[in-house]
This record gives sequence, structure tokens and C-alpha cells, in this order.
Amino acid sequence: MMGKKADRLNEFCNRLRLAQYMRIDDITEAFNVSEATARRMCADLEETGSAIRTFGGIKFISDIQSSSYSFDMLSLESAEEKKRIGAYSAALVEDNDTIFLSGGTTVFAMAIELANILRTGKIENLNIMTNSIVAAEILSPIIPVTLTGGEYRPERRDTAGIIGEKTVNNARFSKCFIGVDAVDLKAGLMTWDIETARLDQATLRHSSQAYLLLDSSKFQKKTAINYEELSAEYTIITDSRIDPEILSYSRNSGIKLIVV
Amino acid sequence: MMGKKADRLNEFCNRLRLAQYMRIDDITEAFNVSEATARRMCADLEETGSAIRTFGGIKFISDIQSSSYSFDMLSLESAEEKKRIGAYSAALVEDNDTIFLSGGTTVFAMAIELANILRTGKIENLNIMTNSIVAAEILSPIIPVTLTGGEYRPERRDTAGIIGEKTVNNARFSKCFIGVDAVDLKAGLMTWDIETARLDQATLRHSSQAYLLLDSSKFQKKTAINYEELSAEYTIITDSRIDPEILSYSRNSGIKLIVV
DNA sequence: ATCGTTTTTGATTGATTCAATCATATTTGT
DNA sequence: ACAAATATGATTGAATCAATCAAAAACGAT
Repeated sequence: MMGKKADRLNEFCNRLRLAQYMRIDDITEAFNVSEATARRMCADLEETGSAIRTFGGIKFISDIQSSSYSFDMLSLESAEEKKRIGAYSAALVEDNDTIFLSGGTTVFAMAIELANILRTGKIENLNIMTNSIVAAEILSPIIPVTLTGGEYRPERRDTAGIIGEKTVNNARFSKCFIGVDAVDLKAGLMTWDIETARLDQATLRHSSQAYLLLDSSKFQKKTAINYEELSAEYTIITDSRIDPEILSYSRNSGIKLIVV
Repeated sequence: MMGKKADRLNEFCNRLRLAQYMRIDDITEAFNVSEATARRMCADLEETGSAIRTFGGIKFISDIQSSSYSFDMLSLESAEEKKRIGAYSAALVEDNDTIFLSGGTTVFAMAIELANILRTGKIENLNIMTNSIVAAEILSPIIPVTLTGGEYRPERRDTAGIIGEKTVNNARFSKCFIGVDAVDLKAGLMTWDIETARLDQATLRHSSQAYLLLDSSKFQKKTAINYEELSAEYTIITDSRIDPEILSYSRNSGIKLIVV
């Protein structure tokens, strides 16, 4: 037997589904409750995910949008730099390419720019594979996008794991664009989690050209897992706030490094 | 050439897509505008339908507005029936199951109910695979979810195609839950597109138990592609608004049909 | 380029809504 | 029936929002 409160919340949800939008006054009237309780009902319903409180009322948002994860303010870090890196990288894409886009905010910035390029119609044929749901969401209305699949990671909105690796291992990319968590010029590429590392590694092995997208804050940041040495096969794309010492060191080491 | 204002709104939309939620202060900071302008930007973006203003900020909702088959719209059709079907189906899931969830709104309704069950902690071990991004989004914060991968279809928010089929073909499910577009008791399962048909077919072949989720409106609705005959191996779960004639016919034919 | 018009912006104001608190009422479990 | 837990409603203070208006910027035509 459901509690009285739960029943009322359910009834509230049903009414709201019909009305789509209710003001606080509508609720106090419909349920003979005080304004405070009406607000509490709104808060409760919002928690279930089927509605969202607005200023002055509450709006039904179908049961679809119910996944709400904590927003990631990190995406705003180095936003300008990421946009520049993204724009440069997107311009590298050519007609008839088969490209891979990794997860992460820097590559997402690239996806936005790539979407803009594609909307101009300059590129006619392009195959895109990615493990990033957000990249797929922004590009797929314009051009077909294939997702690798694998275990879904809600906090990153991407996938990884054995299934994604298998998909990548059966593919060949003319270019891949990989956002790296950190890089040490001596040790190589690094990341926080092994799943991302393995997928990136598989992608690198199946790409003719590999571009590593790294805003300048990512240099000399040591993170847990070191998964790939830097080599002259890879091209790093970074921004102008990079430490000059690192720049000259990498030039001497023969590492390809583009500063935008 | 786009206007400056339109560009900014577009950029705002992109950032919000990633962040999902931004406060007014976040916007003033990100775009170097006054609070008043930030509010105007929010109002403008809300008008496009891809976001909704909340008390203190703005929340991203969806890109999908201009699609022929809007996921959100469809979810409102037979909503009560779908919820009942979903609740019944979710209750069929047992500890140690390996289940597949297809795309579509009825199965999504089931995912919502399954999420509620999982939150109670009654099921400890469960493996979930799906081609539905929205199902993954709602379930993955609670339990690991594996996506099949394949070509992303923004208007349905799911994937299909050869890669998804391969993933499914390498799996074995104790139970699969498939939302079907239409069914004819003589001809069998039907759908609008061949990709969905092929994936559903592959899933059926790799499942010990198959549940077909169909609200009563889906009966005797002829659609383009007929891809699988009905058999006693499958269990149809439908709602009580089903035509009594169809019900008795199916009972006589030995088709398993559960009415909720 | 220059002038006039339209649009956009930012600051101020007042109005409205929201959140926190606490005492009271209700429900729940033993 | 009684105690504990929970829900409710009123109040207060804080925060957000909307309306207004003047200044700045963008725009168009001459």
C-alpha cells in the first residue's frame, strides 16, 4: 500500500503531465495545501526527474529527460584555448576522411567547430566514429555518426571498455583526434582511468594520423596512468599559453607540436 | 553571415549542452555580459525550446526539435498504458539476469521503473545492455550499462547498424525486452526501418526469454517492414485497452500474451 | 564617411518568488 | 495508546526576476 503522500505526488504528476505547466497557486488550489507544501511537492517531483521547477511554477518534461547528472564546470576551464584548439583541429578534417573523435571537453569543442564546417557543405563525404555521446549528439543531425559502444560513463557521457575496443580494433581511421588528460614529455600520455587509456591506445594503433588535443594546462600534470609514449608519429595541438621551456624541449626532441 | 548575437546564442547553447545546467553568474562570467543580458540570453534560448529557465539558472533540455518523430512527443501517447507495461516488465527482472533493452518509448518507460526497483537495492547483480542512449542515461548512475554502439539516430536517441548487431551477436541474454512498432498476429513483428528490424532480430536470437512490449495501439497497425513471425517463444506484454477479439484470437493461437 | 534610426546593453528599481526556521498537527510503529 | 518520526503551515529574510529607461553599439541610407 502506497502512502498518502506518494499517492498525492503521483496524482500531481498526472495532472502536470496533462497541464504541462502549473503555477504554485494552481497547486495550492488543486490539492488544498499551503504554498509551502506546494513547493515541497514541486521539489519532490523535480527529484523524480519528470518535472523541472521554474520561476513561479513547475513544468512537466516527459519522463524522458529524467537523467540529470551534476554539471561539469570543468568544461568551462580554458574555454577559449579549447575553442582555438578545436577550430584548428576541425580544419584538419578533409573530404573522404574516416576519423575518430575521443571523449573529453577539448574534443567536444572540436566537434562543435566541425559541425559548423559541415554545415557549410564543404565536406561531402566523411565517416565519423566516436565514443562520446555528446559529440554524436551535436554531429549526427548533420552527418552520420557511429558510436563505438561499451560501458556508458554518465559523468563523462562517453563509453569505454572491451566492446568499444573491439569496435575500434575492427576499424581503420585516416585521422584520430584524442583529448588527453595529461602529458609528460618524457613519460608520454597519461589519464585517470585505465578504460580510457586502453581505448585511446587501440585508437592510436588503428589511425594513420594521430592528433593529440591538449590545452597548455595539461603539460607536466602527472596523473595516475601512463599508457603510451610520445613519438614523432603523433601531432600535439596545444595553445599559446604553453610554457616556452616545454615548447623548446619538445622541438628539440623531434615531437611534432602545433601551437594555436 | 550570422549575426554576432546569433553566434553567441549558439555558443551558449553548446556550452549548456555540455554543462547541462548553468547559473546566471556562470553566464555573466563566461560571456562577459551583465546580469540583465544573461537573463535575456536565457529567455532567448528558452524560446528555441532547447533549454528551460529555472530559479537561478537555466537547464539544457534537448537538441531534438526538428525531427519527424520526436521522442518526447511520442512518449506522451498512451503514457499511462506504457507506464503500466513498463512496471510489469521491470518486475520480471531478477537477480543475476543479463538483459537487453531495446530503444523506443515503451521500453524507456520500463527503464524508469527498473531504475526505481534498482534504487531499492533488491537486485544486487544485473547486467544490462541496450542500444538506447536514454535508457543508459537513466540507469547508468545506478548500475553499469553497456551500449551496443552503431550508427546514432538522433531522432530516436538510439543506435543501430552492423556494429550494434555484432555486439549483440557476441552476447547472450537471459531476457530481452523489445519495444515493437507494430504487430500483426498473423504476419508478426513490424517496424518502420530495416536497421531496427535487424537489431531486434539479432537480439531475439540471443535471448533465452523474449518479452515484446506493445501498448494496445500497436496491434493491427501495419507498417513497412515485417521482420519476424510471432511464436510461442515470445511473450507479449500489453495493456487492458486491447481489442477483446485480438485477445481471444491470440489465446487460441497459443501466443503468450500478458495484459496489465 | 555622417546622420538618424533601430537594436542591444547595463543599471536601477520594485515586485515576486524562494528557502530556512519553528511550532503545530498528523501519521506511523510498537 | 503512546512515543517517535514525519508532514504541514505561517513567518521572516534573502535571493531572483521583470520592468523601465538612458546610454552605447550596430545598422542603413544618403
